Amino acid sequence: MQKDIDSKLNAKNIKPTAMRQLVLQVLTKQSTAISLPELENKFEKADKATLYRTLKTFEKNKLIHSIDDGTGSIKYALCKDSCECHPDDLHVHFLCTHCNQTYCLNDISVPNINLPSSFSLESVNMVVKGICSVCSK
Amino acid sequence: MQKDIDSKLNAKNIKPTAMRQLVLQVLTKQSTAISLPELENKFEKADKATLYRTLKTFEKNKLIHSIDDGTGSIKYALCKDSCECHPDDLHVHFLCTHCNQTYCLNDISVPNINLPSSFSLESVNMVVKGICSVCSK
DNA sequence: ATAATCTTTGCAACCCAGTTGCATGAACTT
DNA sequence: AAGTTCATGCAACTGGGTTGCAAAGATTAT
Repeated sequence: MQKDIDSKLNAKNIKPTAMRQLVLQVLTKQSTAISLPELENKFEKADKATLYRTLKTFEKNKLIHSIDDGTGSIKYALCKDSCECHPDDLHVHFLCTHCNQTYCLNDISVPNINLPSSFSLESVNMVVKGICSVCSK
Repeated sequence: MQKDIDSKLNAKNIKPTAMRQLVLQVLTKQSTAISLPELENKFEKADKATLYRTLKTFEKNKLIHSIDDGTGSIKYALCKDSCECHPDDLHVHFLCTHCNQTYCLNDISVPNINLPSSFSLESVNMVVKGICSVCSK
């Protein structure tokens, strides 16, 4: 368990400090993406700036990816092991307008778009809004 | 010209005040989407709150639609006359990472997504990032 | 082991887009 | 003309994100 955490960090060349272990633990437990303010609430006492920088480090090293779901706060979720965050790796995200949870639809990759000529593509953000399976019961 | 502005406002049941005429004029001239701070800069002296509420009114009455392109400020662009902002009306947006302009790709509608069972769809936000035709010259 | 260096953390302060309360002013109703 | 409704302008606040800086911890060289 703890070993898993450390090896994941090592695999992405991130020094396994106590803080980072804790944050990764939280992220691993999560089934949905989490925002910085939400992450803050998971800890009794934790510094926003430290958590912020931890997430940034994770993102830079492609351990997590960020999702702008339009709620006003950026959310983060673990990348798949193989993920390089290239356009080909991109999947669709789903925001439930009822519970405000954001899901990675890992199995649904972002469809191809034929851009007008002389527009070049770097990345795509695709967020579907609706009601999730939990809330639609 | 001025007649056009007023009839557009009337068509969407928006009382044509001086402020609203001015804002709609700016929006009409724009070929790309514009944010509240950007809109502010188009005027010598204008109140942020008033512009904010003007945009909200326009949006509520489906004269404009909002785009969250991930830059941190929401942008607004005119709707097509027939637009009802339903999922079927949705088009792809393009953010140029060089000039920071956001384009409505009106001709490119958002592709259909097959959501997992018991997920329901309300709307979709799809933003493609890359280099626009102006900047790629 | 000790000193020098680099990295991480914690606190505070700041930035900025968005938003709201409230009082004034304009337009419309009776 | 008085009363009502709606729009505007100012100020203040919120909240997420971000940065500066100094202390604490880890790493490397001496």
